Amino acid sequence: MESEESRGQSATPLWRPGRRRRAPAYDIKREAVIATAARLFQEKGYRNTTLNDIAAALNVTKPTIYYYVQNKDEILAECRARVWGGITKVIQAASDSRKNGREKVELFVRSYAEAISTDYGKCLVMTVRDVGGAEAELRKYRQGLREATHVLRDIVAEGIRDGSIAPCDPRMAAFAMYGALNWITYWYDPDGPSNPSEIGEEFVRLFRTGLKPRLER
Amino acid sequence: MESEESRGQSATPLWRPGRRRRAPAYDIKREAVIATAARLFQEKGYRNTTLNDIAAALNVTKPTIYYYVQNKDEILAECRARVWGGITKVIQAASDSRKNGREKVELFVRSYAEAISTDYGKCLVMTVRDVGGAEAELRKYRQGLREATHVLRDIVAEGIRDGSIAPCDPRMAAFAMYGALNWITYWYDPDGPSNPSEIGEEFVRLFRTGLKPRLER
DNA sequence: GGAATTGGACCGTCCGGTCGTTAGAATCCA
DNA sequence: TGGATTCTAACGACCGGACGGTCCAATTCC
Repeated sequence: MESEESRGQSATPLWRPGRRRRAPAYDIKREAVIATAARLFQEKGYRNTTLNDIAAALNVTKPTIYYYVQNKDEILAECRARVWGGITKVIQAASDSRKNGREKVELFVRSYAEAISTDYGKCLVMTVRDVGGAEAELRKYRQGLREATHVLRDIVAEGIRDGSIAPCDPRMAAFAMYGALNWITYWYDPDGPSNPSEIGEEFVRLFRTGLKPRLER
Repeated sequence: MESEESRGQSATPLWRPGRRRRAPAYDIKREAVIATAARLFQEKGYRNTTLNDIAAALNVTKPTIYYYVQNKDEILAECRARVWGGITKVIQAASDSRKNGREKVELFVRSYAEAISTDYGKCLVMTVRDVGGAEAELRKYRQGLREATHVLRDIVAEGIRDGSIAPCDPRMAAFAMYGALNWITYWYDPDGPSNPSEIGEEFVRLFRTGLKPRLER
């Protein structure tokens, strides 16, 4: 199989390159497989969701899944990749922007809240703790989340230096905010009363001024 | 076999009942099984930890585990029960105390941080999301955590009424703080630089006054 | 008509759980 | 006191079911 493919790519193409061999619905169907799997993973966990579950939810049988995907791990990898793109953008945007530290933090909070509030986000947070998928992949995402916390910590520290944030332990502040954000995946319900942007906004307010009433005017 | 036993129980007991031979190490060993399992569950997840893993960590074989425990689910149940006691005490203490709303919140944060920072705590948080153990048990603890959030929300609302907390959305504030607390289980390392009580203290400070510098004196 | 799709049946493995057995310590009794 | 008895604690081997994954034939559709 491997040699066939590489031969096809190099000298005498067994299959003409430009010739579309798959129906246009292929990509859509593949996407449906991944989206459905993400929903189930997020509801029941990776290990507790069988390929038959996914197939049943799509009204097909297991071999059909395998027509669109190599194996179960690949499905999870796709789910994670989908949310990870959003998260790296959040990190980039927050750290590159020309703002003071506190504004960067608030941008981070707002946009992370939106990025994580999806089935893919729930899926990532869930499977990064409990094992899921290949070991190397898992480590990559664990490392990724850790780096996200570090970025948050660093922009908190920046805010302390530039005076926009009151002196505190940047590491703890980052952990607290990051935890609040990731925990959204445990309770957020798309059909519930508040949407991700409102959640982010309310979190920003809390982290900015705290619970205690301010006397200042 | 049955008739022998019933005969033995009724008229002339062939074996005196109640004559329990002592097994002093039994309880200790059972505890070791549960503690070891908790450590492994917390590291690798419930489903990803096999009974052979637990046995190997104790230098015994699988049937030995079954000498101390009915089945795998029971181990998880024991782990959860061990942390749940602490959590209910936190809830009780926080809501019953004669303090204003904000002080109650701060008590909750401090003591919850300590209660959750154990292998058992990590185990609970981990397995309450992904499935683990009997379905009914799982629902019970999910419900329990939800109630904990509600208590937190209610004492925030109380604080708003008594003026110790600035007006805000109590539900969101509760979710944020509760998330920060539960997320401790994702990153806390007993060998790390800060202990649970310091973590709780720093969280309290953040939630009380927020990041923004206060001008008031 | 041939490639794109799909399903029925099947395989191998892993894992929770069980069975029968046993070494040896503790206890009992002649 | 020493042999017979009984119980603890542990193990090796095995079972059955679930689940990821595969084969191949059937079917559908451009």
